[in-house]
Amino acid sequence: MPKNSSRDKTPKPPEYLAPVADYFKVLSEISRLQILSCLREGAMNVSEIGEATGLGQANLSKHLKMLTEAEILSRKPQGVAVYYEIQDPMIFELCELVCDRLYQRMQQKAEKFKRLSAFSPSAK
Amino acid sequence: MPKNSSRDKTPKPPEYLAPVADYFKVLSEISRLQILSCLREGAMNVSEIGEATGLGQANLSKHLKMLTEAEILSRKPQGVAVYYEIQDPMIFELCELVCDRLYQRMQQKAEKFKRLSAFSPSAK
DNA sequence: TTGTTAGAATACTATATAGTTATATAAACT
DNA sequence: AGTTTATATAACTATATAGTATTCTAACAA
Repeated sequence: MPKNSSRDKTPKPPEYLAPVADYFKVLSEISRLQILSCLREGAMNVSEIGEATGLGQANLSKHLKMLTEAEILSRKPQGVAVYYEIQDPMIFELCELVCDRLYQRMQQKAEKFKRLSAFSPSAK
Repeated sequence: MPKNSSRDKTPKPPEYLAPVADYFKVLSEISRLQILSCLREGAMNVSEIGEATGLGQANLSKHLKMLTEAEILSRKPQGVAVYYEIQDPMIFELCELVCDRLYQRMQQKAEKFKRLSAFSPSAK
């Protein structure tokens, strides 16, 4: 019997949280979001992604590796070029949830400002 | 008229991606996920969260500030203590989406291993 | 007032990582 | 074979940040 049975605060072994944190970490950089944003429209090779995003070649290559290892992108060599494409569209669900919420908040703040601003047109 | 009208690659001004990246960044650390995990069951004060997570006081305080500024937690001082609670439960949607997907992947890999392993019990 | 306690803020260290430069690999073509 | 082109890798720098030790502030009690 486990010793902390009296009042289990569920000490939450954080190891189980690490994969989740790592996943969010992949999505937490502008450059990688740029790449994903590009690839929404379909597969692109590295040069094309580089042009579209303005990222340096080596830097881009590293980001693509990260995204591929996170199984967000898939890697398809075609001759001398390498095409990348979205492997798991769930990321767009995540991004949309966040975007929508951020938008809602901004709107709420605008509303509040309008209602409370000292120089507002006094809700005529 | 914008100059790049001929073939608009939508150069994606990355400024619009920054708030999204920042939001994911808040969720990309184990300690902060631990805190959120604790608070699923309801409001707690800082000392309680500290006990439950094992995080140091100053460190915890910083994380709580980040989570509050991201409008994920709300802060309620009560006398000398300060209670924090989930303000935006959307984070749990996000975490669940990610968790479920990671679980699916692990299962798929296990399946694949079972089918392809050289020493498998040959699907008797 | 003084003391105590809870939490926040500051200063610092150590680590991780984004970006860059330079080099390596590997495919296609001469 | 050698040459060019596309991508990857290695080495390095600079910045960001998690964690910690310390100090500060504010609420309550004696």
